[in-house]
Amino acid sequence: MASSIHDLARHLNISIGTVSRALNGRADVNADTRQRVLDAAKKLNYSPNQSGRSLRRGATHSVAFMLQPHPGDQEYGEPFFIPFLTGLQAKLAESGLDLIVVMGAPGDYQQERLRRVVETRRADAVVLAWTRREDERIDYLTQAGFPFATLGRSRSGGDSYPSLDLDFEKAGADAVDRLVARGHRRIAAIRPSLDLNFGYLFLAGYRKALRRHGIEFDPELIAEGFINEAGGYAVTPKVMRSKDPPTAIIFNNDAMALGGCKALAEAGIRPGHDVAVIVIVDTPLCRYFSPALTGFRPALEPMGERLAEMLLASIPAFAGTEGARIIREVWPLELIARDSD
Amino acid sequence: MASSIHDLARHLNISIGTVSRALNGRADVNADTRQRVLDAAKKLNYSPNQSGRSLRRGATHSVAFMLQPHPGDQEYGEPFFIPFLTGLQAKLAESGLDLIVVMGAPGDYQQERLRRVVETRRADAVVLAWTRREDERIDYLTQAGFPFATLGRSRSGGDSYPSLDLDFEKAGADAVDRLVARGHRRIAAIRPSLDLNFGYLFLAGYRKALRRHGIEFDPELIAEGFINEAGGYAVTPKVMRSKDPPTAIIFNNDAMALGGCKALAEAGIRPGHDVAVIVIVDTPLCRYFSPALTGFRPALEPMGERLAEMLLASIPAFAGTEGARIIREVWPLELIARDSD
DNA sequence: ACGTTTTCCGTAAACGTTTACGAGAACACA
DNA sequence: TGTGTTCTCGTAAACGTTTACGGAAAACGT
Repeated sequence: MASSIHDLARHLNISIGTVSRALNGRADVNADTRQRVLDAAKKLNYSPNQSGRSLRRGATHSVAFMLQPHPGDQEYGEPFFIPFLTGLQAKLAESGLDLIVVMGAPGDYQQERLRRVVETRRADAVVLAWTRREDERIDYLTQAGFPFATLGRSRSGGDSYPSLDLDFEKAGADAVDRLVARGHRRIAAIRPSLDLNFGYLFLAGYRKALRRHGIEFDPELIAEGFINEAGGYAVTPKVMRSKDPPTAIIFNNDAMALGGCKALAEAGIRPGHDVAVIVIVDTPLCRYFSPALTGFRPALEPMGERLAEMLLASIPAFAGTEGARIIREVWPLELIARDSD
Repeated sequence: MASSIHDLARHLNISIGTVSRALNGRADVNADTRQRVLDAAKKLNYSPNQSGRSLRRGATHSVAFMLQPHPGDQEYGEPFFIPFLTGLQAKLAESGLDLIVVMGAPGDYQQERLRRVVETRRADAVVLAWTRREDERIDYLTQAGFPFATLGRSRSGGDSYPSLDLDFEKAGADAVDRLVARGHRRIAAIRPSLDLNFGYLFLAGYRKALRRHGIEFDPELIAEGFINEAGGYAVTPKVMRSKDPPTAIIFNNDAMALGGCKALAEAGIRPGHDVAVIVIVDTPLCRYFSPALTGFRPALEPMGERLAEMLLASIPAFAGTEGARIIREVWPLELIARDSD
């Protein structure tokens, strides 16, 4: 079934070395024979065995993205990543790299899966998401000397790897500014664990802006939940039970906001009327909610493309003559004003 | 850096053959030496090179899932698949198989990517989703003799491959039954292209139930849109503009329903009050919407596990002594009654 | 003590590539 | 004609495994 380079060689009555050279575009092969090889390859439907090639070259020509059902997030998935992956895939393909997505089991935070990918050399590089403030995966990879890039920053690993993150700190501050400008003084924040770096950054921006406006930070207006609908649903009532309830709520992502709005509705509080709502990481979901949620929209597909470029530039084998460069970028979040605040 | 089987052998002063046999649990190796090999492997942090192993064995020990941003669905992703993949991954891992998710570019319906996976032998089997009524991917795979399984049925390929599907026909009929029992006679259906098999099945069930209740089928109450929020948003107004507007709407999935409800709200029509809403493929999104949407919930994670079993059973190399069996199953959809109908 | 079986291990080939090396042929130039 | 250069290709080794084969040593049975 599977035709190998030997079949091609036999068919053309030339050596496998020549076939390989012809296929790989090397200079030392006659233009005529090259053409014959190419024709035969098409005719016999030949394509190189990936294992054989990887083994010889010592590279798999593929990049792994570690996708993980977030802890506590058994039921709902991560639409967030799809456009990102689309961009990543497209850019990698331009360099002849395949993107493979490795599913982690829920809960183990990928350590085990990651080791497996690295140690069995299934990919030449990996891309991490859901970066934590202190991230053992990053420590592991830097220590192992394995190429990687991250979607999101971390304090781990120093500046030794490329990373692309969103400016959650500024978004948190901008959200507060906007709400204050609209007359709000009691502003709640619903966020995930501070381990997750974007939760940490968001809160930092929130507090900074509060301080700037001379508003005292009130721990009662902060609640921590799982970063999904159930999390938002569970913890939003907490901040509403404050002695001096908030008139506005900032949610750290769309799923939390949906769950939170549900809880509000059940308590007879109308989001957008009785309490203002802003979402930090907005997806199309927010747009189609009623009321349409004001939020900060990330440019996910361009981010995927950019991170691919950054990863490639950091790998000596790919960087070419210019040498490897570590690039780190923080992209702005664009505010989309809608009806909920 | 990477320690090979040769390093192990040299370190222990035995041959690589013995090391390999020890590692692979073959019988013809002394219990004592085996232990020494295992210890050394742990100490030297050895794990076999995947490319070398695949090359020799002629198998990659991995299964590919073809994930694709749906045509027209650039912005929003597919949360639907995450729990399914979790189950699939877990079950495959039990048999020592890796799951890799291959991203397709939007639009090309995967044909090209699929060829690539098959021809370069990157995986031993593939899993397909979004099955169409006539599915060229299935034709290609059966013709190539490549093992695969599908989430969803198709008319292509006969009974030559395992498939697991949901009973969309029954769900469509059940939805109609339920609405009729609640006094509705004008029931609209918002569905995707009939190419997509589940859209076809849904409509068949819908029509059958209508006939059973003696209600005439009205094409004005059917609308076709992209299977996402934008699709639902775009086409729902169409059915509402009917001369005799519907008092109930069945949406083919949650995303369409969200978009549809948005459109209704903007027209001053309250879902759950002014018009009843039922969703065929329900996700947690429906639960956290206001009003909470009545829908049919699939058991995604168990489905993933089951499809993995079915796939494994169909591959002679894995089926063991019992021989390969092709299993096809259709699972029921469980109605979750909530507030929208 | 001797033949037979069992246990254990080393040798070497094979999987499908890529590539360093060298050789023959053609060509150029004097 | 001789020498050097350029084209083109074949040979063979190497990547890291697994495994068929055979043989030495040990264990067993009489």
